[in-house]
Amino acid sequence: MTPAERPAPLRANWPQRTHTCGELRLSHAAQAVTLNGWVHRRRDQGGLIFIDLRDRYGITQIVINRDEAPEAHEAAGSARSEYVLSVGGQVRARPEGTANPDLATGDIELGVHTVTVLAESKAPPFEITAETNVDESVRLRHRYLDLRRRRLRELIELRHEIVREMREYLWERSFLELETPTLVRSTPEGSRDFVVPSRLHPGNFYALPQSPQQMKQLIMVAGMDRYFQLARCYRDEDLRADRVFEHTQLDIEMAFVDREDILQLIESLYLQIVGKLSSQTLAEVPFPRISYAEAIRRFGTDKPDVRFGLELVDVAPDVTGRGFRAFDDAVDDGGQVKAVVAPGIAGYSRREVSALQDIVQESGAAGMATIALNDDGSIRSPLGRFFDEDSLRAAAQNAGASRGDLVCIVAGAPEIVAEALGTLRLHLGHALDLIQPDQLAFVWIIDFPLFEIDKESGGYTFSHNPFCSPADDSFGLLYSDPGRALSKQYDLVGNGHEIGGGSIRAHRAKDLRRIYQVMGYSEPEIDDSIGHMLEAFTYGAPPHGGIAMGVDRLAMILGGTENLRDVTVFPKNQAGFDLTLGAPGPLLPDQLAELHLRVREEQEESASAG
RNA sequence: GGUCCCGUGGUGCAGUGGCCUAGCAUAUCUCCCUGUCAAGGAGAAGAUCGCCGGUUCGAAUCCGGUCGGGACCGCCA
Repeated sequence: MTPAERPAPLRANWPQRTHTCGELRLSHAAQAVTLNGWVHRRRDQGGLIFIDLRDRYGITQIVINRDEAPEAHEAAGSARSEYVLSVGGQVRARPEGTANPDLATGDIELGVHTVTVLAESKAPPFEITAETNVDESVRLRHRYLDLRRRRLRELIELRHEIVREMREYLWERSFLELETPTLVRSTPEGSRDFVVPSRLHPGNFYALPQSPQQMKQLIMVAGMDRYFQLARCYRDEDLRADRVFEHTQLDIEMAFVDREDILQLIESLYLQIVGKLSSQTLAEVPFPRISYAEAIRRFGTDKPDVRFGLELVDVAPDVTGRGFRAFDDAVDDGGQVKAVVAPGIAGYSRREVSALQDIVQESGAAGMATIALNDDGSIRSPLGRFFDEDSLRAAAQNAGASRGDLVCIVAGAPEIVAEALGTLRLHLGHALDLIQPDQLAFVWIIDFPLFEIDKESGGYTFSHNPFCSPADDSFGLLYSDPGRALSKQYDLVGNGHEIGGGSIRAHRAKDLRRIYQVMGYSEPEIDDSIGHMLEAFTYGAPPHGGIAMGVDRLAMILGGTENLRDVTVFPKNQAGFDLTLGAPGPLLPDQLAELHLRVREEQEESASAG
């Protein structure tokens, strides 16, 4: 393009900013500047109007004096909260004694001579300036206003910084940032897919990916030995505070690596992110590594919150063989009797103890026995009928209890004991304020079982994903005793949230095929399900593995919030509605026809019953 | 699919059978005010108590249903 053809530069017909509302300091004094921003607060003193002008970067106080700038004063007098203004004036030091130490720009103010109203604003439905809680549905409906608030803006900015660190870290290490399709094929395993009807292929559907799992492995087969992607992943399952339809994961895959390489890579990235972006204290570095079996044994869960103790202890030796059926039967049936020692609540009332019992019963336990070691040294326990006081005291002390503590005992099948006491432990950790809020406790969980028993079919199913490699000494077990095989899966857990997980893959077609055989797939079923992967693996697949790290959850933990929606720009509510844009919505009949779809009216159950 | 909690001016709360002609704070509007910064002062407007039905002489309040929101279980990473 020659200069003659080049269009004239666009120029706004209003005064554009020369600085942001967060950057002016004493060193700018006497400079003529223009600021653009929103009216955060206005203090009208008659002849003198103060406006706190806000943008993303901060707040600057501007001053309009009727004697010095009558036109600007009139414009400022009509401005209201959230009006968008352009103001021109001179930076000056604030008069002696009027500096505001709470503002980064508090040493200066802008003496304004021109005020241009760029946009008016209705009174907002909630106060942008207030910290008070507003109903979340109101905030979601006006998300763009909520995002103007400092707390939310800072969380979103934190998320941006996290992503920036991830990208730069991986770019520096020769990773290729690649995009994979968002319209893929549905697979029946795992979560429910979001599904997109095909216009060109009647009766056929795309699925939105739950993760780019197979594609990133094929990228390894393609020889691009270091890949990452900030991948949107979709799962059509019911929502929770820490679970949403669409989440972002840092998806990584590497060739010619083993477990240690991945763990080191991620741990060093996360140390860097926490060091730069968080004021929280890391509980332990390097991150502890706990085997799956140990996590279940000590915490009752494979995503333990290790910011507090209250570990599970085996009390079976002390409480069985005394004729108390609930305990004896549990052990005879291959179960366990374990306890959690709750500090300082021996004096809990019957009602308070009953609330704890409800918790373990909701987790499937038959009941919960207690031994209270009272402050005066006496014992209170419903087990008194079966045990003398000395053996109860011995059992409690062996469990680690001292005066004032309440020993909570659950008996049953190992999974039920783990689930019940794990839940109880977590509840007590919160209820008894045992968690330091500014602590970050990361822990690697390793040595997962390769298979777990499928609750419905009773057969084996994969515990992580079917491409996970057996541990080095577990390949033989694929043929002799698959239930005991360990895998090369690893999870990273932060403050009790699973924030990432991955594995070294089974890269030889023979091993992958065997894994599917163990899960009960016939040869045709194997070919139908993963034939394309098996074929790819016949053309020289390198040893490879990877990991997927939850970006939303990391932002949530580093930002100190319990709600995933707080770190999402436009989140959906618990029912999956987007209150800002009003999704989902119906399609026009023409659109449906084009997609070869017909909507079936849901039948009234009461009308059709009987 | 299920359990629990919430729904009162724009927003946040109080009010648990008659004292409510619904109270408070804040926001909003008008006026005053030249050093404020959660500005201050004076005044005003704003709510059929989510909706429908029932009990009662009388319902914001009790009961049933329904809608909306949240937390959790199932499910799921």
